[in-house]
Amino acid sequence: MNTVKKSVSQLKREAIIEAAKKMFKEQGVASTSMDKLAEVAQVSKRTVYNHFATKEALVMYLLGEFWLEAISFNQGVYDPDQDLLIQLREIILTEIGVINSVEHIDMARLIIGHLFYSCEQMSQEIEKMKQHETATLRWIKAAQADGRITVKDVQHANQQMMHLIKGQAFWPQIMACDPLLTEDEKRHLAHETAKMFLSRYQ
Amino acid sequence: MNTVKKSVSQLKREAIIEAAKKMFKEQGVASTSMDKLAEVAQVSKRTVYNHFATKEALVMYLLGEFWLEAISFNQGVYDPDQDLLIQLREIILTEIGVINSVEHIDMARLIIGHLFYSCEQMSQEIEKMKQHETATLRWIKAAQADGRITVKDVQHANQQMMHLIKGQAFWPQIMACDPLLTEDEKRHLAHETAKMFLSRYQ
DNA sequence: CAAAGTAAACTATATGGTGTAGTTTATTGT
DNA sequence: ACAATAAACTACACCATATAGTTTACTTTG
Repeated sequence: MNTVKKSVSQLKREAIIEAAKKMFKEQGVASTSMDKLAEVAQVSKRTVYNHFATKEALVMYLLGEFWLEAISFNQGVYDPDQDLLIQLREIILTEIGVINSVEHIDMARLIIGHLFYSCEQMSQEIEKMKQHETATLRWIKAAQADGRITVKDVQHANQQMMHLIKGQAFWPQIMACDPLLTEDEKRHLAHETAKMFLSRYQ
Repeated sequence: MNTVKKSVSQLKREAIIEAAKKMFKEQGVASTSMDKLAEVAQVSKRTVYNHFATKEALVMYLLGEFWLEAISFNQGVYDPDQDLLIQLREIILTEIGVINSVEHIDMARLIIGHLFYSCEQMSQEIEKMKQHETATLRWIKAAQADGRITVKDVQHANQQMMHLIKGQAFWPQIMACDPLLTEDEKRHLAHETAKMFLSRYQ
């Protein structure tokens, strides 16, 4: 019933947003003209400008949208009684699930494509992203506090882990448009990463 | 003497190339107009077009240029009599030297900025780059053949190492315009990476 | 003098954004 | 149930600006 009730205006707006997501992702913001956008959304150009004052406003709206979709806090808790490999593997797998999701990759591509030459803003966005790589960090700290792993620089160790993950589950998708990982690939990556990490720090 | 003798035409050409390198790197190809380029190079626009038929031709020339500069094959040889950590660290350090050089980062930024939305071409360029990550691979194979490390999937292990390196010596410079690593940072990264690798596979 | 450079105007096209006049849709008072 | 009204949509012309590339008429230089 909620789906039927949408006003025309609401529908148009959604069409615009969908079209923008699609075009911006595929061709980038700069090479997507507002005319083309309106055409894809099957909406008059004027309507686009009725909903979003400028192109930049549309882009900014999308950035906000994507953040909401992409950022799911994952809570992985350290368990002193369970095998380290098993629980780390699980935590990593969840992290991969976030990083390697359509939403996250789409958002990252939008941001990178749009801000590639604006180092300042890009750095900020990257900071934002990094603040969500916190589940693994907490786990490392907990395991460290429990004395089951020995890490000198906790931040650095966490970064190493993230690099191992992103090298396979993020950068190839961002740069070469590689397909998302299959569940098997995710599990394998989680396993290998956990093993490497523990080999070093356990 | 070589520096004095250059013809005016040659000088102009170089000025154009320098300006293009600079502008393309800083603002990207798309946002650098040929007018602006000529202005920066302190050369008339027509002269630019005398040397390069189109903007794309200029870009392509630069891509070639950068490849020549950036690609130095590094030969690191496995030594059966030396400590593994010491020699691996050395090889990694050389690899970092290549990846984290101005030339390599500049080239990568040019390519990525220009081809970000052309997945096909981008993939090709990435392939090219990867074919030069061969020194570490050779070393791993040799050490493996010598029985001093135990790696099931050699390619994958090499990738893991590269991810650890690039996570710190490539992506931050590409994306957030972080400064190049200092010699100390390079050594530290090489050490940490080698340690992690050997912890896992020795 | 011939090759190369220069400034400046010019062409053709694309694009972000606006203005207008007319049409559709939803709401509301009777 | 229905006409009136406001809001939103459409088509389309229009403006200002930008940009790749060309042409021209003139100058510099080896």
